[in-house]
Amino acid sequence: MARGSKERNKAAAPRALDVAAAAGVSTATVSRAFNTPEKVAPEIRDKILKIAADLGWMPHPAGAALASRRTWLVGVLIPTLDHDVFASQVGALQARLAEAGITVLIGCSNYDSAQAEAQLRAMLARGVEALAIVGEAQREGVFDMIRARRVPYVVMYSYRDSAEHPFAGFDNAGAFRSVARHLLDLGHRDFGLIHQPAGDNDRVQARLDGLRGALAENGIALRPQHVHEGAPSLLFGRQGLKAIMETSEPRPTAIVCGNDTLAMGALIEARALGIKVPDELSITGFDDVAMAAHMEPPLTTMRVDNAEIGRRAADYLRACLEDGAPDDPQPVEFHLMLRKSTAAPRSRPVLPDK
Amino acid sequence: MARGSKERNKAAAPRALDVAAAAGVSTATVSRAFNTPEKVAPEIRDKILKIAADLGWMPHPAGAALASRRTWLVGVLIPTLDHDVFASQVGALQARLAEAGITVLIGCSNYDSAQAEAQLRAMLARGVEALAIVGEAQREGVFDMIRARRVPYVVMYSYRDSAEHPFAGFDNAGAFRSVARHLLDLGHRDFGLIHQPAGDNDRVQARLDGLRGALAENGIALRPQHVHEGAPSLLFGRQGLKAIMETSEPRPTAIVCGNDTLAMGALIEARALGIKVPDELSITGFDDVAMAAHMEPPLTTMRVDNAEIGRRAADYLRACLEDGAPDDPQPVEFHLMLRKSTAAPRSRPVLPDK
DNA sequence: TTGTACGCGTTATCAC
DNA sequence: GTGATAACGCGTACAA
Repeated sequence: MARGSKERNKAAAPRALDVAAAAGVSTATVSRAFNTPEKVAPEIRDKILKIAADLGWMPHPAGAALASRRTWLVGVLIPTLDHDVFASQVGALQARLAEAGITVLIGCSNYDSAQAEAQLRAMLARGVEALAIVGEAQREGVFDMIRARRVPYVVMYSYRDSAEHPFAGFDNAGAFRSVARHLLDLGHRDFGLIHQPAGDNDRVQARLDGLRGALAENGIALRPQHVHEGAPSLLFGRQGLKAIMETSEPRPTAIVCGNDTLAMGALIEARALGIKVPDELSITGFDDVAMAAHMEPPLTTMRVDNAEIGRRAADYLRACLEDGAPDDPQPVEFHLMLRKSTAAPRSRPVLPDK
Repeated sequence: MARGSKERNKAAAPRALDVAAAAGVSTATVSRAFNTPEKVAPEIRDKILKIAADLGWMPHPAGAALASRRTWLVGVLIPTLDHDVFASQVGALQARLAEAGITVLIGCSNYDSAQAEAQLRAMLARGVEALAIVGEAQREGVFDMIRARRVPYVVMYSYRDSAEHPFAGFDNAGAFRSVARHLLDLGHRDFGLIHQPAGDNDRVQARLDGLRGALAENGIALRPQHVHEGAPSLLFGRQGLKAIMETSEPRPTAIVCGNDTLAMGALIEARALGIKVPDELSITGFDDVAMAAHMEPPLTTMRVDNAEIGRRAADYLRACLEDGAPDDPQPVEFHLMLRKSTAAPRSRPVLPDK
């Protein structure tokens, strides 16, 4: 006896065979009633659907996956959900894939490549049909593992014009170059930089490269004492600005921040120090979070449509699953939001006497 | 011929049988080498693992799920990832479940009960073993559907002391009661309210009930013209405050906001209107986002540890899967962060002449 | 410790 | 339009 040899108290879950028996049809027809309803006579279909509903039956996913070789699962691997940027990307990706009947598996690496690899293995072991991964700085062999399984994937958030991976993102270096040029055009020559950790983070590295490159073109280099790397928090933004302003002169007249949170921290600290923004000091952010436009003064920052990144990644993966070999996604545009935290330098920032 | 009858150009994926043949063992031993390695002789195990790695084999999830009746999948259904609150909950839930080898499926309803139901069906159809759902205001039959499948679940974010569902969250009504009492204790008697949409949202409804209840105990009612419901955005916070302040006297001396975003908007608008906070007007938020403490003045708000909510939900579901019938999660504490945006009312807010 | 043999529940193929 | 039947790939009692 296959099931219930020890008479169970919990009734066994119904199977397609039970529905078929009750409807007086074969399991094949039950399956068709659910998957290709147009190929089943309307009366029979309705009867099957009703009986299935009564019995509380739906196709068992494992059986269906085994026979059809489809799981309708796609994995997305991100550093953390605690940043709006990634949350937006995942949200949009999920919405777009849901339209195609695909469900999203989520994994967070917490910026740890070992966790990233573990999450990835778990996803492959759950049968994901495709993957979206933030960042290309992964452990050696990670992409080989994905390719070996012939799972289509896309690298999200980053963007390079390269055949190495398909990318759905924007040009981080270009975006920061654009910030730098805005400040250079205003006449700034002494820069400070407050940024989030760059190790293992190709996006941040690209941004720094873009900034340094644009400055170098003008014969300008960042002084080490004017560069602070740390947690992407409001608090570190404050600390970073304070440390820079306490260095000996010449003090920078422009502070570039790795994201808006740091920039808002810097703005708050500038006010606390009595430094006038933008007259004495220009400050730029990155991301254009909701609060940025409402700061005092409103923050000049870079807007990137993260939801669009998620959508493009989703569309690309859908195309992979449906067509086979789609074109790589186009890079997402970025827009410098010129507001009141940047201006031509009028005077050097002065600290009040202690 | 089972496979490759039409000679395929793409080599077929390796199966356990291939690994077994290469290692000179049976498929049973291959399976054991992966699932219960301690029951396989070390040399043989290592040999199998090496061959599997070389061949790029890992157990096919559908076959494994079918035979073991385990998918190691848990679903989480939230309104949106665009709010830190839910993103934090999901992030912590995912981290905690990953420790147990469980992968998380995510679905967003966008505050739409039809989408919620569709997402839920999809998750059940993918074989989730348990579910975490934000909010108990779901379509009729949703919870019946879950129970019919005997899938353990927990309602996240909300909390009621009720046998109807297991809850992992906090007492929304109590939290708002606490905000109201703080303002009442300061001497406020005229209140305004700016809040996010309450329809279909049991958390918001509970909060409003808590507020109105605490006021009613003191014989106070909210005037309709002092209540504004709309998008949970900075902008609506500004608009709401402006509308309230433009009503005829007596104007409220305290504004309760449904979340920090609205409260920060209100704070910004108050500054724009020349209304002194907290001397003329007290403003409260909810959530204690990072920016709240750095506003001018720092925002009095309610802190809830959303990551802890996610963790408790995860622990409860793990216990369901492992033990069977754990105790319901304890409610998460909330803490009123007393800062500078609230004070005893000194004078009524005055609008400058237009 | 290892192998044998069977069941897991569905879908796809091919007749009819 | 429908039914019979053979995969699908693995886990696991049971036997050895």
